[in-house]
Amino acid sequence: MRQRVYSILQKHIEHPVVLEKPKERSFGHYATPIAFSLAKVLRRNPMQIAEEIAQKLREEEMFEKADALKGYVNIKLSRNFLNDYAVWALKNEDEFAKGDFSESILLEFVSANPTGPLHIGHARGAVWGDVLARIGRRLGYRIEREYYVNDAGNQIYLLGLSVYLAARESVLNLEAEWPEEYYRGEYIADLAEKAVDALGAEKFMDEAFIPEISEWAKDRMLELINDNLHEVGIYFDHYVSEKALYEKWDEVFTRLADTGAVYEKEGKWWLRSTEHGDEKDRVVVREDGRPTYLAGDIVYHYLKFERGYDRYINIWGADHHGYIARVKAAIAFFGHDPQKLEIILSQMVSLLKGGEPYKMSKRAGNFILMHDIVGEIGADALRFIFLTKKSDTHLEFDVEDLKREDNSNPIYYINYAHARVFSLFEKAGKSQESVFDASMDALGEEAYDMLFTALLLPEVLEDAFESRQLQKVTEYLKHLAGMYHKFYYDNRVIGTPDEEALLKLSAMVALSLRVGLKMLGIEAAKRM
RNA sequence: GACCCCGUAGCUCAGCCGGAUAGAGCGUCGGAUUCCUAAUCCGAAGGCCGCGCGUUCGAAUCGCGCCGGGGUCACCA
Repeated sequence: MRQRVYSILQKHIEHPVVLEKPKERSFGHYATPIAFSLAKVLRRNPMQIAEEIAQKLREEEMFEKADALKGYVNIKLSRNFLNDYAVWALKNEDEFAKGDFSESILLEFVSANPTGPLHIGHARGAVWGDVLARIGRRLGYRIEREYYVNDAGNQIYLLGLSVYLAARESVLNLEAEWPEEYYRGEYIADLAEKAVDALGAEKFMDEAFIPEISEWAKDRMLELINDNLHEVGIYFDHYVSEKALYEKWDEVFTRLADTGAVYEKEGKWWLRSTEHGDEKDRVVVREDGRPTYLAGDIVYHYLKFERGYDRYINIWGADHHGYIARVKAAIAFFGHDPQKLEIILSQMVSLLKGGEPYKMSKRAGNFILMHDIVGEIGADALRFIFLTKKSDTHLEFDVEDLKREDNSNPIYYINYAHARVFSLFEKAGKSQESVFDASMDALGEEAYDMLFTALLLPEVLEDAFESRQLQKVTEYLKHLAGMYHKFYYDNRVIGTPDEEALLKLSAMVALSLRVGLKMLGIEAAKRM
């Protein structure tokens, strides 16, 4: 809708137009302050300019009204237009809110180390990435989801060591000398038990077997992580192993050396990342010849760009923000455009339970497990809460609030509105299809206002995706559900002369709620 | 010290590519049910938009400087 209004305005005004929401809906559906900026250029009174523009717009069929008010031009869409659009949407649910974007995007998210189950912080990035992908795909973007598996390095060894020691101590009753750093938590004990069964007790007699145990444990952890993700409906298209990337390291390193991107100092190899805006150069190869973690990321991003996507999006924990500059620097050294890589940061999550800080269980290794929270509030509520705020701001929420069954729980509130529509159709004994062509001419302003709001979904999704502000979708759904609840309270539907028209309107609202929720990975309730 | 995020109603937060009277939910107080789900709705109270300066017709929004809170500053991943 917005697009069409925009192009009509553009036709009449040879100037970039800003299109916005009017302060009050009674003013119209769209508004533009264009007269103010034109006034400057033309050195004329904005009120007059606004009036002239409004006059031209009045001739457009798509508009019912175009008024100049205090310099603003307010536009109201015609009922015919709204009705036609709604009928089309109702008959083409799968097409509604689709876009014609076609950029290919590689979206990397979660990428948690396979050394333990996912915790609540991971969950935020996971949900965020998943929903970004869902919306993007609806809009036409070709998005693939990728998980970068950090299966190399010290933390994997530590995982194996932890399992090795736990097995010795608790399963085999042998002595175990615990180092300062190791993984703890119930899952390690579980792993230890299973490891003895799977690998045989003899593997726990000699530290030389730890790498083998590590490898085995890492695979189990990846399974566990995937179970955690599947529980909330998140699936990946690709998994990329860090370990496998190091096979390409020599080749990539040679390339870097050839372009002068790295230099040797103090026996180590450094990336000249300061040349591309980093605050200092970074070590990529240690004195003993082992590449650093950054080396893996360099290879990874080198290969990513070789794969030829139009855009790359990474969702990282906010604690990685210092990492952005060096990775982008590496990309620049390969002659690629670092702008094609976009990093979305996912900030910390704090949990409350009944107003008190959520107790971290020792059992879980002093983390709040995603699995536990899903068990407590369900996948839908978990998804929803993460989507009510920008990803790069701290989020605090109380799990008790999300367990309540009233309007303090937004997911409940929205589902209830959706279910009410289905209940109406059931009570009326009619199918939704049977009212699609009913006339809505007799309906009043409020009804058309709600119809318009329901039809905003496509532009809400587009705006949310483009600005990477997914909370716009949850805000919208809450708003639309609220409108419907009020409408439902104010209007008797069944048995009135306008029954079919009101049912049709309800069906349209339900459609937007349903498609909107679907974009969030939530299935709308038809009955409650 | 540097960098990132945040500071808006008692609480949790929207609004922030400058625009019309600053919003929502919770909480508090008051009200609505002979009728399709009261799992809902309506109303009230509650605001130096952290502070200051600047930019301009216009600043919660942009810039600079403070103050306060959180995070990060690895040759760990």
